[in-house]
Amino acid sequence: MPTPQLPDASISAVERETGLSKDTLRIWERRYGFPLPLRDAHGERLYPQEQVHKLRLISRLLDRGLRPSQLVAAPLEALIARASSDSGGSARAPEDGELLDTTLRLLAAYDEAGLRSHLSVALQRLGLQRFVIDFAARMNLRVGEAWSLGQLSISQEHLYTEQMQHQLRQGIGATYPGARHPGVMLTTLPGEEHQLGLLMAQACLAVEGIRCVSLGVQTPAWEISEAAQRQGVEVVGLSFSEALRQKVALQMLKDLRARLPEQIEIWAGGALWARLRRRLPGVRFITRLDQLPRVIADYRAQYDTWSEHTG
Amino acid sequence: MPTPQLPDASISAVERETGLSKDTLRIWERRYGFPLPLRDAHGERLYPQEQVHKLRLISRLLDRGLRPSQLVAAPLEALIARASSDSGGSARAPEDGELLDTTLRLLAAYDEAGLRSHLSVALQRLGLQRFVIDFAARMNLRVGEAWSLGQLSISQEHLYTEQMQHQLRQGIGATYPGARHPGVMLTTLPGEEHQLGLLMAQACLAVEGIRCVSLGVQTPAWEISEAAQRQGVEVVGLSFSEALRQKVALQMLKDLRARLPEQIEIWAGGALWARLRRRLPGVRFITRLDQLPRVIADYRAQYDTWSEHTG
DNA sequence: GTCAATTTTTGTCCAGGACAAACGTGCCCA
DNA sequence: TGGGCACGTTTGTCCTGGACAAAAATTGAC
Repeated sequence: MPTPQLPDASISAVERETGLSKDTLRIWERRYGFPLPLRDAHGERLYPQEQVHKLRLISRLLDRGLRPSQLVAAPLEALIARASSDSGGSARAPEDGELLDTTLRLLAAYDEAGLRSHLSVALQRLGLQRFVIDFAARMNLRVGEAWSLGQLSISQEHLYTEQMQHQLRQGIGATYPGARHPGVMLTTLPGEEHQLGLLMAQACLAVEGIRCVSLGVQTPAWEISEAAQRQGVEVVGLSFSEALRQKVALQMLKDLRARLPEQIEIWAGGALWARLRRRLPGVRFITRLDQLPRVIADYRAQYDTWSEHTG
Repeated sequence: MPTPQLPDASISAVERETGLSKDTLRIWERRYGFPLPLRDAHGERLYPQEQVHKLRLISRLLDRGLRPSQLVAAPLEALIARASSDSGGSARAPEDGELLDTTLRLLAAYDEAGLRSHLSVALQRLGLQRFVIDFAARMNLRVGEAWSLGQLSISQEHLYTEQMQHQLRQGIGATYPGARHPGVMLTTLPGEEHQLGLLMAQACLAVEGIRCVSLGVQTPAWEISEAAQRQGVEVVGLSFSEALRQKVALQMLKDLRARLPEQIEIWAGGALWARLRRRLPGVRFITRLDQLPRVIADYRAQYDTWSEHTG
């Protein structure tokens, strides 16, 4: 990969790129001797790209539940071995991946027009629900994988995101606005700027005929709480990508839970929660979109029972 | 509003909610004597909601360019006065704003369904070009104004953005992919996360029949450069909202200009440039979308002359 | 008025100490 | 086998207070 030479990064740049706090970076240096950044003329840390890269890798492995002591001091090769053994190890059959492969090929070739028409055809052929659950969800994984392997550049990933977003909105726009229960407000918490997960959820809700209000990304907790109450929704749906740290996300979820009235449920979606250990009272975790219909059915069963008794 | 009684917030919680870094919070306390949090049994800061609220207000005012020294030490009432007085001053004529007023009214009422249908009707009636130039552009201003006057909440602004984005994408999706010159690649630079300007530009380009590739928001300069050359576009279009600092933006523009081959033009759009003094060689500034057709015509005239002589 | 130089303001960085919450381990008991 | 409890270890966040660079405001010269 002919990457142009990037300058060394400041500590706040590294914090932004890896999600590791400045404090953490400094204390690792003190305790484990890594990262060991250069210093500028003024004694401030300058992290070479090589170290940033390793930190990114470590950060990802941490999210899988590995301990820092085993990672931070380890040589790069050991980390790569771990990274690939752990996730790629789940030897998946190539499955019916023709749609996926074609998409990836168009993307690799920077073929924007081809991509647009390909996705559009896929949407028409599969219908919105299967487009989202069977295709888009898997495609996101493939693209993320290809990116982390260096097979796709950032701009290609952006191109993909943009086109996919376009198709999803086309699909959602074509559905008739629903009115069924539960009324859902969709958004993401501050720091989570990925729209795709949100749109995929919105599509799944739309095909269920649900009344669904999306606020887009990054709504502060107190705003979510106020808006949910004023709109009279029954569920607040939040999307989380793996870019966010689970710990941070949990903290924000707890905070939101404390602000919302009890009778409003929180549905927290995204692959981020796949490795979650603890539960959180009053929050429903949805790790895969294909679980959504089940969750909705559960809610409706409960709601119907409730309204039978009281209405 | 029956807000549940919230516990005092830790410093990291305040950082999350106000966007002010821990360092900033601590140094304000040292310098200005505010915020002055309680301490828990272990000496750690605990911010009462009242202080958090004031910090949020300060944070907003800072974004408008006010200085911390005048805000942090000031009493709450003075801040509130400032917040309301500062922006409302530019008493402008109401102009032919029926569409605008209705939109604002629906937004104020949190009427999502009404908003959706209203915008959709407006798009159908005006057509994509006039929808963007005559309506969306003005509406954005109105919404921003209403927000800064405290008439709209963040969540209402999000609701507006989301719905508008939806309509724009519907409109763009309905246009036939163009192939006319110049080929344009659209994106924003890192730090600029507003999509709406980008989509409005994309719509204007689409109705001109232009081949237009959007990479979405926040593409690093080196990626833009590489992608532009691989895609063979003739123009890189960038959108800038007023959220970005002009100085920072200019610096990034210069950097991008240095990376791009000379024959690829840069078109920099957005209200941010309205107060620009200096010019930047090789960069065309477009402060209002209605100038875009003219710029395109200029380019084509130039291009045609050029291709007559060489082709 | 415009531009450059200077002063003030302001946020980020640093070091190194402290500690609580999370985590792992070993043990007991059902 | 598995669930609960006590114990040591790991780990991230918080603390203080000093320093300084970048940004903004001010001054001064032309």
